[in-house]
Amino acid sequence: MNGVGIRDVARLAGVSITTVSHVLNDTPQTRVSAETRARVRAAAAQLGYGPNRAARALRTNRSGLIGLLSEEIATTPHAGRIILGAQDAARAHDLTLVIVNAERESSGGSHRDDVQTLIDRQVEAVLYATMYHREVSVPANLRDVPAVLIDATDRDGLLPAVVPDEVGGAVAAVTHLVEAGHRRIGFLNNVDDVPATHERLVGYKQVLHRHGIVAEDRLILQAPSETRPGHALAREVLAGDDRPTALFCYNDRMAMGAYQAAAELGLDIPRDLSIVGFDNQELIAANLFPGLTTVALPHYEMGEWAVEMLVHLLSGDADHKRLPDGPTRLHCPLVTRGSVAAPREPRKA
Amino acid sequence: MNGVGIRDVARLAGVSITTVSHVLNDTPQTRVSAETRARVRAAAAQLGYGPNRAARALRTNRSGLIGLLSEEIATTPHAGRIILGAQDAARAHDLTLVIVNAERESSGGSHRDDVQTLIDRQVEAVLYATMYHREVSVPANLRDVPAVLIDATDRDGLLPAVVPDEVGGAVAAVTHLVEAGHRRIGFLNNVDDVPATHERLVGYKQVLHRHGIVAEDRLILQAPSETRPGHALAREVLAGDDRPTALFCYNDRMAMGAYQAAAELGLDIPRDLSIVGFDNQELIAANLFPGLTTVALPHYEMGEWAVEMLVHLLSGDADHKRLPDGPTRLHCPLVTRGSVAAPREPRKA
DNA sequence: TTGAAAGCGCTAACAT
DNA sequence: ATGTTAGCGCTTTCAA
Repeated sequence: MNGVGIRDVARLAGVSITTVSHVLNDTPQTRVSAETRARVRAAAAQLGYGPNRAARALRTNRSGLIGLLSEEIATTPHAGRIILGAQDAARAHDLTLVIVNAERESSGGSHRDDVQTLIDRQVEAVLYATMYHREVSVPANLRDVPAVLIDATDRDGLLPAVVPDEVGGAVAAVTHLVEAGHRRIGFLNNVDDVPATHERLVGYKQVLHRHGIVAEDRLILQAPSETRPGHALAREVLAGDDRPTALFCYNDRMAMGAYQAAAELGLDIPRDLSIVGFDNQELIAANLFPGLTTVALPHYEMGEWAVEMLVHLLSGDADHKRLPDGPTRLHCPLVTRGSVAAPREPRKA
Repeated sequence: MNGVGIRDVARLAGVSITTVSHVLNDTPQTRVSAETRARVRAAAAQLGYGPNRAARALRTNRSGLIGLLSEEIATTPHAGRIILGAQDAARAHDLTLVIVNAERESSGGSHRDDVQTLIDRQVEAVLYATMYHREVSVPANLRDVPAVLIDATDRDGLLPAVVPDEVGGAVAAVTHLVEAGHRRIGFLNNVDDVPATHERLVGYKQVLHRHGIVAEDRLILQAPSETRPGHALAREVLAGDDRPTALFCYNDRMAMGAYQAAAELGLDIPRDLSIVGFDNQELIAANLFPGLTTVALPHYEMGEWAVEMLVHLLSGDADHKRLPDGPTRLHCPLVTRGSVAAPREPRKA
């Protein structure tokens, strides 16, 4: 592409190609005079030299590529943030990210071919990212390369993994509500048997307990995590006289349903009802009135973390298998918009 | 990675590495007996041989990489569909897609560095995709490699480009409304000076004209293409007595605002008011009640088209610069959900 | 402190 | 119809 090779630099600098290589790669254990280094650097810069990666890859047997296997990149903006984080981290290590989209697999036959595609493309390692936080059993050929899981945990617990701190996120959300003065806080939870369902509930209860509020079963409802069921649940929990003054929703879609329910019931958000969501789906959260206060998933950070872990693995320091015992949990920050206010009746109506 | 090289295959098949190369690459002008071919193929399969791409790249001076420079991959699901289309097409040609996320640039200094990143990574060609359909002036270094524009046109008109057929999409939307029996159809348009604003208006007028309906200025409103302004516009146009029975919205976010306005006005969708959006943002369109009938942008198809064009360019047939005069326009299909019905008063109230 | 030279795995021009 | 061989541009051992 460029035409200029290491030889051109060597010629211009008046040294051997070996020296150029040493200088440009900061090869350790090689003493080159400061003067020569400068000359080489200048020559390289002047010529706009960049290494031929194929040649380097061939010689070093390192492709400089890492693969990211991502489920359903197409339908979720979340995947985008993971990619972004991975991308940035990869670039910082002069690695190139190769992405492969995988269909969302229902059961076992999980992505063997997609992993193979990556391996065929000679990636040095692979990132395996799922669409939502869950436990997976990874394809067997993933054992052929260093691998890190993103937003997923390995059923066999062998691979390093990074996931959101669901409990912490829920704690942040509900604490925010409690600190605004709410004590009757409903929880519109998901029904799926996934970590988020269980852990967000744990966080919810933890906060209530910490503040001496008894968790009422009546206030904890479950339905599929979609807008419509969220709407139904909200109508239900908002029906009685002693309705909650705030709702913590499993995700932003359910919160969207709650908004609709509130509108139908003539309840003003946040004056009559405060709502906190989860996921921070911009398209929803920012387009609702008022803006939805919600908890953000650390997608960018997980992508970043995973690449760093991969680099670590690749560097060989991995011999000291310093893998933490369980998956690494990353903080889920609260994103404040306009859907939370003090309850109407500060202390009982 | 794999350990098995062309030599191993040659040895197992009892032929020279040349023959293996010829067979496996289907090198033209090379006569190899069917029997030998079979033997080589079998040996390769048996060993699970895959070519070392670095070696091949070094030798052929083709990296097998193509770059996709995408604006704001992170915040829009649209980018995901472009990637997917490009990905699939690339894979079909045994090409690997390298993606680079670019910040959304306001003015001139457009993405020079991002293009350079790709060039440094030795991509053979680059796809340049913008976040929404518009005219750009591409960075100068994009002239150094074959390039194709996605969802954008080149100010200088030199690069092949593929964009959505905005007029056609609007025609499909409004025709759908007219065929449902509507004659008073409002258009909540964008204000930005972008192709979509102008062309969707053209499509809207075209359909009205074709059906002998006079376009009333009163029914054509403009505002920023967000939920809130959409809401305001809808309130405005829905205020009078002879309000429109249907609304064509510039995008799904504005349509979302229109839904809210309808709810406030006690108008049932689609009984009292039909709505068609544009963009098919799943997160919005599928989560509204009723589901929003809207027009889909051909993101996947544009990504696909662009890679095919690139391959064509790369193949050298490009000498016959068979570039169509303007950008290629791809069809925007209507996606029917539940927001359109016949108007309440079939022929005047 | 610097340089000569081998060779990574493959393709393709040129034998045979 | 098949085989020999010369590099592609780089890193790295080894020698000077």
